[in-house]
Amino acid sequence: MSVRQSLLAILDQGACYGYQLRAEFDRRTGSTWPLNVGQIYNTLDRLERDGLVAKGDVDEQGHVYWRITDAGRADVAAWLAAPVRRGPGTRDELAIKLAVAATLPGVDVAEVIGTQRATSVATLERLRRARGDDDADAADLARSLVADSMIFAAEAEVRWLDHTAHRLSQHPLQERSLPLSTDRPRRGRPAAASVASA
Amino acid sequence: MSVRQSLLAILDQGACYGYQLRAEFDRRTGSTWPLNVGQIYNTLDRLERDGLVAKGDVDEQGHVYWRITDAGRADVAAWLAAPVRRGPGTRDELAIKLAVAATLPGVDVAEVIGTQRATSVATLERLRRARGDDDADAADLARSLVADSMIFAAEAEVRWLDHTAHRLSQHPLQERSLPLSTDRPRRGRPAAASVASA
DNA sequence: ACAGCCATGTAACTTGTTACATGATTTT
DNA sequence: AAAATCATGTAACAAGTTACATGGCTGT
Repeated sequence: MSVRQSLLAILDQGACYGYQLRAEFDRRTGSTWPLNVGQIYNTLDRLERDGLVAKGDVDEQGHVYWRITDAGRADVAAWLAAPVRRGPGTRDELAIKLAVAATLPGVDVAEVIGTQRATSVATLERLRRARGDDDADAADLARSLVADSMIFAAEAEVRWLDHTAHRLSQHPLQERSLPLSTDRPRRGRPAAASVASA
Repeated sequence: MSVRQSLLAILDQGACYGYQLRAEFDRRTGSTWPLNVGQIYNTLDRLERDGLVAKGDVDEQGHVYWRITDAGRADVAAWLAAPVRRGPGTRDELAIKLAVAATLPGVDVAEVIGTQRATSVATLERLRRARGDDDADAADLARSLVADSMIFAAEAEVRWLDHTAHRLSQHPLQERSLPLSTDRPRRGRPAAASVASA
């Protein structure tokens, strides 16, 4: 929803045409996440479908301007007022992967973590190099803001990897493996006491 | 891709039927992220379409077992060998939102950050309460592993919010606002020097 | 009998994303 | 003239997600 909501929020400042929206999004996010132009028009169509924007005037140069509707403005206000929820719906790819990998008997989890750690540290260093100094103008402020977000997240990732590696090293492999249930769920309600345990 | 890959990795341990796969996924991820049963069958169909799994035997009880293919095994191995990349493709909803909000003139960014911070701190506390002690059996180990991941991420989020609030407070609003370009991109290549700057 | 879980499946939908087609304009 | 950029759009697809339909089985 972030692209959709961002474009809508930008349109709240004034009518724009598609190509211009991409430039605005790029600038405001410090060109951190490249946005395919086609996605803009796609998203605009969907926003129009949902009644949040409307196709407006056409420039003498052929620019198709889109304007936000009242419903769209309300949507932007709600978006800004509501916090981003990191609830059950937000899955962390790395956490899932390691949790699953840790329960896979034949897998060397330490190696998986090691490889990941090396990559994450490299990413972190690249981010720190890429991030300029604190004194920045408005455009670079947005960029460094986003860069900081990724740096903080990468730091937490490395810390978690170390923490996890340490915890897993303290638990023997046998206890770690969760084999497929030998007594699998049966059709219908399960009996009060499972009998067929291997 | 995480659900898809996880199911495939579980199938690498042995044939399963759909409902069982959900139970396995739930257990291995500590029931952190609820998985709609329908999604299992959906994902299995797509994995079959891609030649990574095959519909196997049917139980005397009607259970439809799925088995992994050689291509599927290769896919799992590649998944485990390759680190999770947090590159340009991975968008952070919160970072995007704040970056955009910070460039919206009429918006009180401090308030947005404040609301977010309160929510994030509450989430963090809830996670810490929910997370049991370190001594846990195999099933709880997976749960606390994932819980730790979310705790570390939430901590980083709060730190970033504070960091960002501090940085933004040091920059006056005028410098922060990035108004829509008055000289908008024209059709064709732009002139060497823009003349029409407001 | 009925409620409730086990189990499979289908249909529809969301956002995100890419590849491609098309043409105008402008710089080189 | 050619290359590059500006600009709009379309078609297709991926992964995730949900709601629903349909039975079977079991405990009360």
